[in-house]
Amino acid sequence: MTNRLDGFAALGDPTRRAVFERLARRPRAVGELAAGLPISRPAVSQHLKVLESAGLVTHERQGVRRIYRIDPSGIEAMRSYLDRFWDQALAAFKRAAEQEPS
Amino acid sequence: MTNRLDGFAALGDPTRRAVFERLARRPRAVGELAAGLPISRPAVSQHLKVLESAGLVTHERQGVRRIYRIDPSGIEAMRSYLDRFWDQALAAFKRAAEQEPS
DNA sequence: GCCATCGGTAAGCTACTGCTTACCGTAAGC
DNA sequence: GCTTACGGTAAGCAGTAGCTTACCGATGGC
Repeated sequence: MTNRLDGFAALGDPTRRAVFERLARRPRAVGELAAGLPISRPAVSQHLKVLESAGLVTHERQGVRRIYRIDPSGIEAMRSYLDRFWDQALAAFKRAAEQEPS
Repeated sequence: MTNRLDGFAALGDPTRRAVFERLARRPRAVGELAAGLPISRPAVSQHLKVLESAGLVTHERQGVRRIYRIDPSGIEAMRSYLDRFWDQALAAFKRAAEQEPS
């Protein structure tokens, strides 16, 4: 787990977003994920590593398998980051709109 | 403006996040932004282009200057994307925790 | 114990990203 | 009209990201 904001870079990649969204539907093993995606299993492994270090997924051993699932903590970090700017953005935008009835 | 989810890739870069956060404090011209950052003005221009196409900032001409400011619409798109998974993530996590009192 | 399955890691290649310098168009002051 | 300030775009370069194939360790069934 590195920086909490690495979630943005992690979800910036479309393939990684696809992995993330599939895990959101239900937890899966690595091979199962790879079977439903147009990339190789090692590629999926690498994506999972990035997602995990961003706190977006976790895994749990189940025999010889690794079951990956969504981790709320990374999502929460990104949500609160965006919320921090949300109010400022709205206020600043409103202010600008009023200044220019144009 | 391309995909609404490009905001993740846009904010994935630390420099771009710095630009974004500075604009959140107050709207600025390009040169002013560049003066406060360790990169050249063209680099800032390129980052602004990415941020703008992700719907995260807008600009407005003011004489020969371009004043850039935060745009709520891109932020909103990212927020709603994350919110879509937030409840599922919490529910799935809770379910998993109950299944394994370990 | 052996073998098969699962999945993480290494090595290597291509493509893209972020940066720089150089250049050019445009608005405003005199 | 000239000149100056501002900033977007082009070209080019180094570093990184994402993918592949090949390999290896580890778990579980027989």
